Amino acid sequence: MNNSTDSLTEFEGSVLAVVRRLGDCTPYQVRRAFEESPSREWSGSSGAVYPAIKRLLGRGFLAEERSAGDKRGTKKVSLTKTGSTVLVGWAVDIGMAISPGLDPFRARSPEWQVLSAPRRKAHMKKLERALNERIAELRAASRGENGEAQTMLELDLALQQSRLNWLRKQTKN
Amino acid sequence: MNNSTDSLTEFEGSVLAVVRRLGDCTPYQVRRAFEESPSREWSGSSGAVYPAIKRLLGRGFLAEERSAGDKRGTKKVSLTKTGSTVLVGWAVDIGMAISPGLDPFRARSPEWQVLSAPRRKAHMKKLERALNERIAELRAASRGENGEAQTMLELDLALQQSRLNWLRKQTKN
DNA sequence: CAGAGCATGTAAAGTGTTACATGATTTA
DNA sequence: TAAATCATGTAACACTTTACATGCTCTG
Repeated sequence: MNNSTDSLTEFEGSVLAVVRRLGDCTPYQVRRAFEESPSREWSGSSGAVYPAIKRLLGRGFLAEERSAGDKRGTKKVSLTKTGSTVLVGWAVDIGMAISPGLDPFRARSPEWQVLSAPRRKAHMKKLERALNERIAELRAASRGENGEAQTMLELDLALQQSRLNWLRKQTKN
Repeated sequence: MNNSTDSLTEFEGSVLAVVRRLGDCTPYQVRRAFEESPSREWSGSSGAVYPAIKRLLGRGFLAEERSAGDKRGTKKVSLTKTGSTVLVGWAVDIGMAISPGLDPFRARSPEWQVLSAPRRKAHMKKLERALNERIAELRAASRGENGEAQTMLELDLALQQSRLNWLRKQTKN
């Protein structure tokens, strides 16, 4: 497996992407980036991040450099030229990009249809409220950002809005 | 872990949901349902499905019944009353429902911004074409379905369209 | 009757989560 | 100087994938 001709997993690709966005950074910063992301799927646990970075170092996609003057053994990792190329290859994979991914909303939606009418209505109302709150949060966050950070916020926003639109169409019937 | 007070993982919840949708069915049918789903995250491998069903049987969420007259040892599983309750509990979890999940499109999008202008343009064009194709497919599939099967197709459609809209807004700039 | 598909399941390998362990650095 | 945060990492456990293994049933 561990040769450079092999492709990246979603997690490994995401790690490289974080390093690219942050520039030279510590594994700890990568970890924090995952912790702070809204996705609940990856917790950014040290047991996931450190081994992943070790793998990417081993495959030559990342390079490591010890920070002088810090006695914690703090390291900085950076994208190598190979790593950059591989990251681009991962990013331009059309088939993966247009896959729906793991969507907890879509996975649950058919179950809502079979709830009793009053329970369904109550749930839909709760969902709508929660979505509106989240949309407001994302809009506020988006105003404070620009460039690449904004890109992901805008897509998150678009997703939540498409969910809200779908929900409204459902409640009409 | 394995007691009924514990909640379901995304995969286990999805398995129960498949059983609910299909009605009494064989584990093999559950496996096929995952294989046929557009998500690339769960392959529906036997090494995932059979053990998961075993767990759900052990926790009393599914019941098992041997099909008479079939010498393959074909079994049918069905949702128990407890299983139904637990599935509903999983389905109405608002926090999970509005989480963005794992979105390969969103994960890759910031990387597209840093491609060279001609490469970015070419990629965006490819993406747009692929999304349009997928949308056409989903529309066709949606016409052939009704009820619950349509629900997920519509959400998939809404997702792909929100991606397309986002893409078009990007290419304008 | 041969081949495709149905049907069940396990073993090894890889990876993510949780929990633990350690210590340095910054901040109040 | 005490507490919070930075920073690295491992071990046990659980779960998914890949690959393998077995045999039945239907269709041409």
